[in-house]
Amino acid sequence: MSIDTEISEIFLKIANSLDILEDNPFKIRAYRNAARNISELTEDIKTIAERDDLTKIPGIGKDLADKVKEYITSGKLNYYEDLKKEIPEELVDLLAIQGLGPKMLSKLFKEYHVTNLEELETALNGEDILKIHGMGKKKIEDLRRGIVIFKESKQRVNLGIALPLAEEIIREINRIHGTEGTIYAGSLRRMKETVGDIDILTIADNGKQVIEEFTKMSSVKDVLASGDTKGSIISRNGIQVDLRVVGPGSYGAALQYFTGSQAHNVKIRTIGVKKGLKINEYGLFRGDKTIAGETEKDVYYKLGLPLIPPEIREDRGEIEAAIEGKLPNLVESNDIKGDLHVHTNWSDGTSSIEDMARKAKKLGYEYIAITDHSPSSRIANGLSIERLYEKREELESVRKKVRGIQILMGSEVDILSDGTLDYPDSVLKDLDVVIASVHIGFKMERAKMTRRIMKALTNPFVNFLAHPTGRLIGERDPYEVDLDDIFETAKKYGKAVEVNSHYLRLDLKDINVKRAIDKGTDIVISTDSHHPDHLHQMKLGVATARRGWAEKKNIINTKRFKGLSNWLNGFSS
DNA sequence: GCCGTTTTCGGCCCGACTGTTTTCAGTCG
Repeated sequence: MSIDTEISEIFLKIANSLDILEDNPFKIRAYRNAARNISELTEDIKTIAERDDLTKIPGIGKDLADKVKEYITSGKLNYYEDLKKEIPEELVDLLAIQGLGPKMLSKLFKEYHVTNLEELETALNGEDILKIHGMGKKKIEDLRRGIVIFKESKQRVNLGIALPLAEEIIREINRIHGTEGTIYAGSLRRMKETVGDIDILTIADNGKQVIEEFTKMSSVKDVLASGDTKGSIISRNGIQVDLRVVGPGSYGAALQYFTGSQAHNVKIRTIGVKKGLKINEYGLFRGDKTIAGETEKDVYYKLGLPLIPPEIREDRGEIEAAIEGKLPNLVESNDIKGDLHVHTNWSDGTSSIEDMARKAKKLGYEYIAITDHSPSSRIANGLSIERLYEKREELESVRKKVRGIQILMGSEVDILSDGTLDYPDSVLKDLDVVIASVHIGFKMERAKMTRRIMKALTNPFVNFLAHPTGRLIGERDPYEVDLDDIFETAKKYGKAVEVNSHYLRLDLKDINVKRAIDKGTDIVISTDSHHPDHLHQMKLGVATARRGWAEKKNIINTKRFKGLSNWLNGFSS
């Protein structure tokens, strides 16, 4: 775990502990804010501390800066060590149980000496638990159900899984009489790499009835709440889905509100308050008078702001940029002119060169690069030099059959442990596109891994670095590497770094995209497809790039073929 | 505990749903 993550998690635990101790709510929020801002830093926190710039991080004042310094130098935080003596860590973790908040947990701790999950379950089975103010039979049942979900440790769901599921549920909701404009909101609309639940918004004037039918849909396993405007269910695949029903006049305000993020909305509301306006999910109001609500654009506009794209509503400077008229003009899916990272049945893909090329053409692309693995990737059936040249022959015959799209001969070449590449330069020079990537030797120490990749980037035939950190979301941590050095080397030698669109990778991730762009490093968004249907995943990569504030000009494969060709050959265009 | 074209002190976003409430507190997003 990186030190940023460690500090961020400790601040969160402090916030939760203080919550149970019923400390000042704004102090608690300060800790949560600081935790979030630290987890989203695009620069190493140690470097920031060395420059004595910690208080320049939003939400970090003198006190928290001192705490960060203490943790960096000593590896622990005395304040938190003391807090743990007062409130057991295991107890604080129980806040993740649905329906169990700080107030009730505090009572259970003080009056029933509950300090962990086992003791909580015992207490719930006891007779006198009902004596606690606010505890009834229904509440006990709710908590038991919450514990079951907690034990299944409800994982966050990958974007690539949640998105098609949300689309399916939306189709189901659209079949309910009287609904229109059904759309997903929340972190899904912001295209976060993982989502905790699925938020859906629909327009209807018979809210109660719509919610009732929603809770009876075939995909529902469990109903958590069902009211006049809001319903909440657990779907059969274990994902929580919340539906909100609003009238047409409130659609924009509700969409803005339910899209979040929470931090973004808090700041937006503060702007409203300063202008004497009130903003909630029903609209923007001056006194009793409605000023906006029908469209999201209007809500922002009446606050004196341009429409801010959902993907960057994370309170990472987008509101300040909007005020100054400096919002980025984010790259769009339509800007993408081709896919530069695609596998076929020559290595570990499932389809032929022709199938992949035809699908790419159907998507309207100008070019596609066929980039199978190199020999070291044995499991992936990497191509020997002989097979590489055989493949080239097939590719050339496909070029004659499939017209109207440029089919580029490429390879995803392994970076070996010493930083050399898996084919000799004499072979690399014959390829149109050379991708360098790490598939073996993940456990290398940071400095060595950084040197290894930097060396590969100095090879004159390499065009870009694929999945630069090697992470698999929820499965494998990124390898240790100094990304700033990688980005600087890439820029110096005219190479790009990839945003890999595979839903498990999304690598680079959003904040690292921003980091690369801030350094002026070019980016390629590609799919790493192993089947024609995977080419559609480009939208996930584009969304990730958008979350990293990427503009069309930052993305190499928004170039037309001629421009791309110049870039591949080392000419600036 | 942070922060300042209201402020170095006094603010700090807003509403729905639920259960145990008899007028509301707790939880959630």
